[in-house]
Amino acid sequence: MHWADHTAMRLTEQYGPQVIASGITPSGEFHIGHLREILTAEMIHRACLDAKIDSEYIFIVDSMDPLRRVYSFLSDEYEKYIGYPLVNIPAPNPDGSPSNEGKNYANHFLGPFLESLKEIGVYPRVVMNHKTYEDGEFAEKIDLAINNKEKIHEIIENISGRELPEDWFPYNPIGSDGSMDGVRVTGYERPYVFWTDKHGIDGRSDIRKADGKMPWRVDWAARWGIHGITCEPAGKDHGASGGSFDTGIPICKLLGSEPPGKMVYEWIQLKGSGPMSSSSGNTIGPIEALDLVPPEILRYIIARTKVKKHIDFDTGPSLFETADEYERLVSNPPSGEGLSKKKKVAKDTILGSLRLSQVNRGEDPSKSIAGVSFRHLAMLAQIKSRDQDIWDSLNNSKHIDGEPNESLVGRLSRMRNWIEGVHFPDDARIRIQGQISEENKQKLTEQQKLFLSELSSEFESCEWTENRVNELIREITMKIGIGRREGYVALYLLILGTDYGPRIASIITELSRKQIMQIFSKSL
RNA sequence: GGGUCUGUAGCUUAGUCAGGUAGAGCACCGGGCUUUUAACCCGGGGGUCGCGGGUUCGAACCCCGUCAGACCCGCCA
Repeated sequence: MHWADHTAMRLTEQYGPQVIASGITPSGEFHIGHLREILTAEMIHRACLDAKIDSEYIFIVDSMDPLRRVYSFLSDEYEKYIGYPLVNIPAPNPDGSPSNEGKNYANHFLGPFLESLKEIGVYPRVVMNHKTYEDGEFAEKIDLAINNKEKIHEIIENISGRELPEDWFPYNPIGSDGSMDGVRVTGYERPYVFWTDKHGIDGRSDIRKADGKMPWRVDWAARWGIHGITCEPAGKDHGASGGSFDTGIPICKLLGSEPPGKMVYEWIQLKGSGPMSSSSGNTIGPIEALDLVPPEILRYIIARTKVKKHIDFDTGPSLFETADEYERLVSNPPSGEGLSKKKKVAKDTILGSLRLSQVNRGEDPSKSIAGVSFRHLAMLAQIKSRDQDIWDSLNNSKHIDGEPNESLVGRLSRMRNWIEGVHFPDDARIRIQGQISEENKQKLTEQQKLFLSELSSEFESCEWTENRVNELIREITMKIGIGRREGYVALYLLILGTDYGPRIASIITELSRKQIMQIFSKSL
């Protein structure tokens, strides 16, 4: 059974209607690591719906979280905003300076991310956490937390093993300058928390408004209750023993609600360069990824991997493999009756992955495939600059019949982006040689050289079409009595510098006659 | 130091929660395809399931130990 279906099944044994949640702090550029948070939750949500269980998927944006430090992509001017809720900070300009155009920091990073979520078929109910404070929905929990301050203090110290300061308080008010840093609580009288800030100014915060927020570990536990969350997969950072999940569970109960079960997912890493982090700049954004990878493949990468396994995200060679695997599985899905228990499990898991990889829930996966492998398309895209030539070629090779489908058109345009960019794998790149290398020239037999020179003289005036070129290759190899294979090898050595390659006639005719003649004349 | 996860064919991995003689893809090798030599079809070799113990009639799977890697324990998905 697929992990999402399995989780859905477990959830229904425990709760009624489901509220599946994700939560992310918009402190910087979103990256595909965040996509795992989102998709893990969203796939469980879909699995619930598919099992005819009431379910809602919410995406909680931690817009009330304070700016912790001046990240590398921010200018020094942000120093003054440290401790401010992200929603109250101006968005950065491209040069990192704060903008005056009225957009806030949280929305600045959130907007593009929500756009890419649409592209992968994720439509959450977005909850801005500052709104929840503003609307007074936290008030009851804040009151309870303050009245149980000692108990919460104890829970956090016991479970996390870290020591909290003597004057720790489960509510951080915003001071007179807008920052939550250095604000000392001096008293509480519902609904007001009284404080003195770092400038020595006194004030009060209304717990029914966004005048402050609870610290992370308490905030998280409280919101589980407020939104009735039944499942919120957490990154392994929160999942560590003594981490915020472990303290959240008893705190949530203390605040009068039933916590969700613990579920922890592994991180996505960039192949070879470790974990992703918005602040270190080691990221691939969802937009960048969607520029190269079709959305269903991106979903498939997450869907096929067990939640507790880390994913090496790689835009290089393994992307071919994953994409072709997807293509193959969709066009030839596992089937069969009377399988052994294990085979049946494997079959159901794969079918689940394919089902959950669809951009539109419930859509037939066969609509999402292009009918041609990534590898083949990569080859065609490199040797043919006109899309129509590619469709013709694919018709010819019987990959498609007639016009390309929407999926294929999208694949080709992404493929072209990929080829032009830095992520395209070297060994898939076709490089036209200016002339044959000395080393490769040594490899040619006398007959192969004869073949090339005869071909060269025919090329001077022949019809410049794939068919004609192919015919010539056939005719000349026959004429001088060498195997066709040998003829092809000679051409590959000459034009690509390797002894194998894609259909050479396409490459030859894609290049101009002049270019080809130059290679020949320089090499022979 | 404390903790979590991972370790199965050259590579990516399924199977571990409910124990019943290791399954797939890629790559590789061989064959076929008389316009596809990065296409397509067929076939093949390849694994002491990290290591050592234990429980069991039987262990990749359960238990104990051990090694290696990744990560968490201020913030981070």
